[in-house]
Parts: sequence; structure tokens; C-alpha cells
Amino acid sequence: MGKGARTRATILTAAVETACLGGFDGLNLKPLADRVGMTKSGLYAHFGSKEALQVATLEHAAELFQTRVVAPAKLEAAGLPRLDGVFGRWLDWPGNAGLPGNCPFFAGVVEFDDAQGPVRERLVRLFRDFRQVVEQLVASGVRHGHLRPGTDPGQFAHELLALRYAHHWAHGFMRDPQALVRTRNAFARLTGRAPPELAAAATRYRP
Amino acid sequence: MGKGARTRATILTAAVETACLGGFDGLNLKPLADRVGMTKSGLYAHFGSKEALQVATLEHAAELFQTRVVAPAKLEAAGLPRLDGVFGRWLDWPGNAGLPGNCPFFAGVVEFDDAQGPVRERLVRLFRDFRQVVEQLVASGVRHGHLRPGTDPGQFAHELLALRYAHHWAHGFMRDPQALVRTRNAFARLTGRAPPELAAAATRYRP
DNA sequence: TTAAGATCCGACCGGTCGTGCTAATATCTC
DNA sequence: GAGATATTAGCACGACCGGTCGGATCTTAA
Repeated sequence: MGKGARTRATILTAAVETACLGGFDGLNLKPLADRVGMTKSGLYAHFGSKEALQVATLEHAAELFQTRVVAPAKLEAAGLPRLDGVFGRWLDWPGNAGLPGNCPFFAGVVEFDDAQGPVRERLVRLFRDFRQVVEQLVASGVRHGHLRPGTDPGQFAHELLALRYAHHWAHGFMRDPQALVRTRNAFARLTGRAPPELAAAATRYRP
Repeated sequence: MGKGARTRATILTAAVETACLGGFDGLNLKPLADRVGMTKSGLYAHFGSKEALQVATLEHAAELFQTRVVAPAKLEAAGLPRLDGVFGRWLDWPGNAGLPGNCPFFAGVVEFDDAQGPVRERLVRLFRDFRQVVEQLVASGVRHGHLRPGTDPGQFAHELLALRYAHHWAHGFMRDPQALVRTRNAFARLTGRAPPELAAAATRYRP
């Protein structure tokens, strides 16, 4: 690995940490350059623009997510246990990758939802790919008899992401000490492992 | 209403719209002043700082939310129907208030989760208050026999917010045309009104 | 060893940011 | 209508933004 690739990696590592703390809009050149002991123009030798830096940072974070959250599933039993593992690691992310702050992808959702450009496109594709991973895990769970036949993987993935998002809000923002147990309860209900009497909230109301 | 109060209202209306489009970090003085035909210092006569402007904007948005989403529940039948109404209007917000873009509160969650200060505090209190409203609606639903006795209002509110957050992601960011139907499905499952065979996903798996 | 090329710095550009101040103007009260 | 007050414009400051450029310094391969 040449010197260029080495410093590029150093920059990207610091950039991902910065993005976890301040989002992709917080990826300002001067502070980032200071963090790695360089100058702004030094960064520009590696990335030609701020947008390119954002995309590269997103890519680097995605690789980290892949190795820390998704890949370990290969070592777990196929079907629902694998889904359990991914969801559990997803809840810890990005902390379990040694990163400070919160998930940068969720920050990107807010920062790029009205804007457009390559960063947004890349982020959408990232979410779509991960969603597909979840859907395959669900389908596998159905095949193994862990989940009810006919389970809609798209609907399941939608609700799974909802739980992760709510955890981000309750734990990260509201600092609710009950966040984790509530998210786990909801996950248990989603996967049909809640006590039967808690599986649904309503009793007799029909609109 | 004096002239001061009138222009202050004009500014805040424009500020809420701006916050819907670009969040509270996007509340920059010059563009906002241009939008209402004033200069930056004109705004400064009304709010003494950017932070105060953000707080006032948050307050104004909260009042709008109260009147457009929460208050109409008074006209609905107590219990679950009232919860249906609030959730339905919440999904439309802020569009049903004539505002462009997305919910500014969700943007604030990302922008102020690591930061601290009066804006964050106000936003936390806002969410806590609304969560309490939801919990009371749930408790009322239990009393009316619409929801299973013993339903945990806190857990229910946690999952309800999860659905709204997922809708924000799927509809607003991912532009998923199936977002609405999936959110409604999930709401039906949460309130126990999904077809029984869809109420839970798992069949026999026990970890 | 040496020269080509990669790498990085320092200075600088045009803009925009939030924040102050003064002066002039509009509005309200008496 | 006069005086007090509230409101707004105009202007300037320092800090920071993304981006550019020439040249110094270091790697690397011949």
C-alpha cells in the first residue's frame, strides 16, 4: 500500500467519525484537515471536491457496516437466528465498530431528502441493498419454518427499519433508558415471539 | 395586533416553511430575510440571535402541529377512533398544514442529537409532550375496551413513533410508492386489527 | 543515483455566515 | 398633531465556507 493510499485511508477513517458526529454536512474541509494534521489543499489532492469526499466517506462507512453488521451473519445458523444477529448488531452500530456518535446513514436521510446528487443516489442504493439483505433473511426464515409462510418480506423489512429508527430516536436523541427493552419487545412482537397475550393490542374494536 | 406582531408572524411562517425544507440548520438569516422582504438586521430586531429564532420557529411549528394534528381529535369518538385520527393526520403532516417538505421535528432530531442547548431541550420536551398525548389516547382506548387490558402505553407509543419514522424514511426519502400501504398495514397490526393470520410473523421458532 | 511524478503546503479568492452598531422611518399614544 | 416608541435599513466586522494555484517536498521506479 503506497503512501497515497495510506493517508487516504487515514482521512476516510477520520471522515467517517466526523460524519457520525455531525452528519455529512458536518464534513467541513478545514476541521477535517486539522484532525489528520493536513491542510485543506492536502485533502483536495485525494478528492477533487467536497461532494467526492462525501461519497467516498459514505462508501467507507458502508464497507464498515457490511463487515461489522452484515458479514458476521455467515457464521450464524440460517433463518431467524441470522436475522436476530443482524438486528442486534444493527442496534449497536456504529458503536460496535468503534465509532462515536450516531449512525451516519440516518443523518444522511435528513440531509439529502430534498437535495439531489450523487451522495443521495448512493445513499438510496445503500438502503435498498440493505433492505434486500433483510428481505432475503426473512425469506430464508420462512423457508426454515421460523416465520409464517406467506410473510411479506417487504412489509417485514419496512417494520424492522421502523424499529431501528425508533431506537435511534428513543436511545440516541431522547436518551430514554427504556429504549433498548422497548425496541427488543417490539422485535419480539414482530417476529411472533412475544407472549401470546401481548401479540396484539386491540381486543374487540372494529371501525 | 400591532405591526411588530404582524411581521413577526410573517417571519415565523416563512421560517417554519424553511425549516421543513432545510431543517433548523437551514434557517439562515439572509435567505430568510430576502423571503420576507427584509434585511438581516430587521430580523434581529425581533429575535436577538439565531438560536432564539430557532426556538421561536420550533414553538410556532409546535402550535401548528397541535392545531392541525392533535386538536381535531376532540371532535372524534374517544378511544381508538381518536388514535386513528391522530395517526392519520400525523402521517400527512406537515403537508396537511400547507407546508412544503418534511417534518421539521425529525430534521431537528438529527441536527441536535449530539449538540446541546435550548433548541434541543425544547425539542425533547415537545416530543415528550406528544408522546404523553399518545399514551393517554392508548389508555383511553383500553378503558373503552378497544385495546387489550394491560396494554403498555409507553411500549405502544414507542412503536407508533417507529411507524411514523419509517414512513418518513420510506415515503419522504426512498420515495417508495408502497410506503403508505405498508405503514397502514403495520398500524393495523399494532392495533390488533390485522387479519389474524398476519398478526405475527413467526410460527414455531424458539431461540 | 537521479529524475519523474505523486503528494502536500501556504497563501489566497469570492461568498456567506452570525452578529453588532447607528440612523432613519413608521407606528402608536396622548 | 406632537412626542415617545417600535421597527427597519444600511453598513461593517470577523470568522468560516468550498475551492484554486504555484511551488516545495517527498516517493518511487528506472
